[in-house]
Amino acid sequence: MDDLTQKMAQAFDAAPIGMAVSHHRVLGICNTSFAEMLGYDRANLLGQSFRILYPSHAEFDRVRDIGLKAMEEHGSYSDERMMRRKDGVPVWCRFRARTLMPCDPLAHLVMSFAPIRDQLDGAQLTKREREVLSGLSRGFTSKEIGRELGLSPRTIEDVRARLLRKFEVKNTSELLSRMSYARPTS
Amino acid sequence: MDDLTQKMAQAFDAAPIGMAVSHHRVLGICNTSFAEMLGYDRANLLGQSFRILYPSHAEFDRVRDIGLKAMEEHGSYSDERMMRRKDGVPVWCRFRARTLMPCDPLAHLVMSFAPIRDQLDGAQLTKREREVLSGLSRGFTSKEIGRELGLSPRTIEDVRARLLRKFEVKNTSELLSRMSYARPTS
DNA sequence: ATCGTATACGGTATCAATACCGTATAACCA
DNA sequence: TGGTTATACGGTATTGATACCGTATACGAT
Repeated sequence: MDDLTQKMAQAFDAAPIGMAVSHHRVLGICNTSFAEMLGYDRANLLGQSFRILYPSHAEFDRVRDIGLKAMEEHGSYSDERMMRRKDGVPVWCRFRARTLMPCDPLAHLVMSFAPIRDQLDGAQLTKREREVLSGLSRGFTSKEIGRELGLSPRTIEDVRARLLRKFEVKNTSELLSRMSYARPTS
Repeated sequence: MDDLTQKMAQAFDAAPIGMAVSHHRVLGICNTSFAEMLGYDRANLLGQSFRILYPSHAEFDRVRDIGLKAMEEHGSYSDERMMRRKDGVPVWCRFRARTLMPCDPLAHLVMSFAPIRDQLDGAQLTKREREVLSGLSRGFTSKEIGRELGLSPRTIEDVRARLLRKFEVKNTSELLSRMSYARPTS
C-alpha cells in the first residue's frame, strides 16, 4: 500500500470542510465533515441519491443544470446553495465542484461544501433577525435600520444584541465576518 | 490496495479547493488546487516550510498563534488570511484547519484554503492593513489591535479609516461583510 | 526635487454601539 | 398553566468608532 495514497485519503477524511464525490448525482464517497454537516451517519449516505440532500425535487432539478456549462468549459463550478439536513433544517453552503470528465460533467464530480454560517443555520434566524442582519451588512446604523423597518432604533438594538448572543461574538464586526448575507450584488 | 482508500486519495487530489497537511508548519502533502492557487509545482512545495507561502516572516509568526487556543478547545479553527503566491501576488483566502492532535495542534494539521477574491478588482492591501483587518474580523477594538501590534490605538484608527476609503464603505461592518465570502469572480 | 502615499501619533468632537435597568404583549410548548 | 422566547420600547452609562484638526518620517515615482 502506497504511503502517500494513504496520507491523502486520511487528509480527505479529516478535512475541515465537507467533501464528496458523485457519479451521475449518486454519492460515491464523502468525508466526515460532509456527513456531520448534513446530520447523517456516513454509512447511510453512501450510494444514496443527492436528491435527499436538497430541500425539494424542484431544487434538485434546478441545481443539476446551472453549473453544467461552466463545467464543460472550465471543468469547475462554484455557487452558494441551500442543502437540507437529515432533520429537515436547511443549510446555506458555499458549493464548489470539479469534474473529472468535462465531456459529461456529472459522470464524475468532486465537490466541496462549506457552511456559510458557522454556528447556526439560516432557518434558525427569525425574520426580524434576517432583516436587521441585512441592514447591518449594508453598513446601516440601528437608527437607519429602524427607519427602514418602521421600528424604534431601540428595538433594532435588541435584535442586534440577540444576534451577538446567538453567535457568541463580541460585536457586529465579528458577527459579519462570520457570515455572508444578502449583499447588493453584481 | 484498498479501493476506497484510492478513491479518497483521488478525491483529495482533484478537490475543487486548496488542501494541505502540515506537521509543525512544514508542508507534508497538498493537492493540485493548492499548488495551482499559489503558483507552484506541487513537487517543489512538498517538504517546504509554510513560511514561503506568507507575505512576511512577521505574518508567518503572527498566524501561528491566533488559532491555537480554538484548536486546543474545539479541534478546528477558521479565519480569513492573506497568502503569498510564488510570483509575490497576495491571495486573500478563507482558511480552515482541523488538528488531528488537539494537545499539540500544529503537530498534524489538515487545512483548506479557498480564495475569496482576486486582488485584480480591488485595491491591494498593505501589510498593516492586513494585520488590522485580521484583528477587526476577530472582533477586536482599535485599542486591542494596537496592543497586539505594539502600536498606538490612534494609528489603528488611521489604518482603519484608510481601509474604509479604499473600499468605499461607510463603516467597519460593511467592510467586513464585503471582505468575507465574496462571490466567485466572473 | 517635489508629489503622493503609507506609516505613526497627538488632540477634540460627535455619534454609534453596547450593556445594563425596566415594562409589556403575543406565541408556543410542555 | 406556567416557562420560554421573540417582539417592541423606554432610560442611562460607558466605551468605541468616526471625522476632523494637526505634525513627522520614510519611500518610491515622475
